[in-house]
Amino acid sequence: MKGGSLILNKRAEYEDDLKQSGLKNTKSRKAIIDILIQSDQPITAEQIYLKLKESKTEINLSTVYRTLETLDNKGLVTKLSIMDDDRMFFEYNKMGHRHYLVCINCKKIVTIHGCPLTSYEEELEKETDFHIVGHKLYLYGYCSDCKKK
Amino acid sequence: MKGGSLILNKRAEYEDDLKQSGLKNTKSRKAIIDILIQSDQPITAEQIYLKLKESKTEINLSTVYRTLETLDNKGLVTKLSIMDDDRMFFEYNKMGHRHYLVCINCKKIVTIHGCPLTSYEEELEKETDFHIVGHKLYLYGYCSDCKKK
DNA sequence: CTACATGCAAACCGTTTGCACCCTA
DNA sequence: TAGGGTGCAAACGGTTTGCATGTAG
Repeated sequence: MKGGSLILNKRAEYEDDLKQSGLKNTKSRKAIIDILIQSDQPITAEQIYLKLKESKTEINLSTVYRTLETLDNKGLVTKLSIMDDDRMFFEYNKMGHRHYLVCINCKKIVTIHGCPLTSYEEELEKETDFHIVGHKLYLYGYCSDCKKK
Repeated sequence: MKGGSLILNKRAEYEDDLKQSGLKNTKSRKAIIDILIQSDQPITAEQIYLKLKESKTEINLSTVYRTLETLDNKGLVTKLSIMDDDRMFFEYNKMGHRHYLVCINCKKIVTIHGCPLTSYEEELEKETDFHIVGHKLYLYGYCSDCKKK
């Protein structure tokens, strides 16, 4: 399956997701989810806003924030604080469980598929008596370009 | 070794740390580091400010922020975004490498000692050609009290 | 038609900064 | 006593909110 048809496929899916979450299927929401799906890494509200502007779909920044918050509440989107500053990043959940490797120097974010923590979570549930429902893992370092310098 | 003497011990250590980082050994800095060391979990600048106030050591909030930033830059403190909102948490690094288990309901933060990721980091370095220098892992779930409800 | 969505501008709030004064080394 | 540290108040910037208007179902 090629990239293009994967995205078409995803679009059909998320119109369903919106419906099932009781959300109206508006132009803004579709445009914002499109951007999230096409992005290979988590992005900020402002980045989404700018990408929309580029593609001649001007949507107010507050609408972007409100949409992301709504989708987060419905579980369709996750809000992340990858850089440990006050900029929040967002990712579309349908893309599967992912972790990130962040270059400290150039801020590049590389997506890691596959998760080393499944059995660890089980162990920890026994130890702590928590019911664990998820985790976030960020790894930091220098990418191949930056480590040369 | 009892808790009290551990803390006394740590204090001697961190007066050294300050000196070695070229930082002046001021009342504010000592008070702030004391709070960090005594806390069994990462805390916010405002929590530090309030604890200081309680113990009759009023230190301006900007000074708290400035001190934390200075200590972060010197590598004595780490800044974390555990809750994925715009409140930053801080921890004292001398306490060793730690991970956190956060209760989604009551916001309790449990410290986890021991790290399941050492060999994983090595694998990943080969795969990605990054030089990995650290990671952050947060696990989320419901604590034993909250999962009953 | 009506409840939810959006645009706009103002408010919010955690954090940072400029400047005058203070204190450690 | 010089240069870093602190208090105070104002600025900053990402995010949220109130309100009037628009639109999907």
